[in-house]
Amino acid sequence: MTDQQKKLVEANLTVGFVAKRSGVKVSALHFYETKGLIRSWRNNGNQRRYKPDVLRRVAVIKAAQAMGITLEEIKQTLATLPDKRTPTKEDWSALSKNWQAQLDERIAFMQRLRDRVDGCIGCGCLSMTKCPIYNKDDYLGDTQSGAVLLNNSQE
Amino acid sequence: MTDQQKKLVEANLTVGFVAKRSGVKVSALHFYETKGLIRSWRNNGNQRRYKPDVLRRVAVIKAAQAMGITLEEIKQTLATLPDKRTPTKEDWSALSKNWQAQLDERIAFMQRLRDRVDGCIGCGCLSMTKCPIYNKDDYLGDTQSGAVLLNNSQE
DNA sequence: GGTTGACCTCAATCATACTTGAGGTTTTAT
DNA sequence: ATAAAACCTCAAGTATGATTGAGGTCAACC
Repeated sequence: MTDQQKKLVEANLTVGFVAKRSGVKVSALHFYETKGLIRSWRNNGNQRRYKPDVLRRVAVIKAAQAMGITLEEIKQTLATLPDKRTPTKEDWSALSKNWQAQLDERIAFMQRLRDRVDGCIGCGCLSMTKCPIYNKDDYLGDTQSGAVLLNNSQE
Repeated sequence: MTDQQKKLVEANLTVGFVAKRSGVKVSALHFYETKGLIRSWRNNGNQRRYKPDVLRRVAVIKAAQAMGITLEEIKQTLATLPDKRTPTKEDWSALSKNWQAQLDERIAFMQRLRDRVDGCIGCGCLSMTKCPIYNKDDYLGDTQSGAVLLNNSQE
């Protein structure tokens, strides 16, 4: 068993170790803690110690961020994990499904967007009086003030 | 012809009109101008006036932002538009293709990410000694320090 | 010709997501 | 036992993408 594996099994991870292993800086771990995304306890000398599952949490945080999800939203979702016990396979699985659904939505949004970009921005209608970009009337109805390309999806 | 259409054809758009039509605030238009994303000239009273194609530019800016592209990158791409003449259908079309390619990349990235999330975060390997999240060795090679889930794509 | 709305500049503020640095303590290794 | 490495807190700084407000000017309408 390597030193690192020993550390993992002994299950009292230092902030430096977690930082290296998860690929985020110590300062980011502090930051996530102040924001309530991860937790630690302190040893006698006031230094942070982590349970190994913090690594999974950080991996999830990074994956979610790469999907364009804000820390606040991530916090909300992580809050659905059990508080008292270490999350199980099923807990993480449920969470994963949640992310997947969001990702599917985002992908669909992007695809709609791509089609829209193709159909509208790439179109030839620079004629001022016909292009939906310039003319709200045949595009978004009269409640809006025109050329609002995106607001009928999420965001 | 409506008043708005008249305004468009006369082609001296005020900042307020552009704001309403494009769905962004006047302050955002000022901001885009300081960042070099749009342009205006001034009338005798020092007020901004815009050419109608600014509406298309703003629509493009918003669409690109929704794709997750930064203003800086958008600026770079808009810079490929002709400087002297009003952009033609072909100019916008080329730009659109550029966005489309980026969007396709991002969608692909998201899909890879979703698969990864599914396969890894949702997996059952909480065993510390086997999971790629906890164990770099069989996952990313030895140059990195493990659990870096995403860095082998863009970003 | 005056009032109202639209416009001007510039500095400050906001939100998100962190990083950096100062000044000091703890842990680890020799 | 001591020096280096790692850790601590807290305030300030950075970047992006804007918004808000103060103080003042310009334009449109009656």
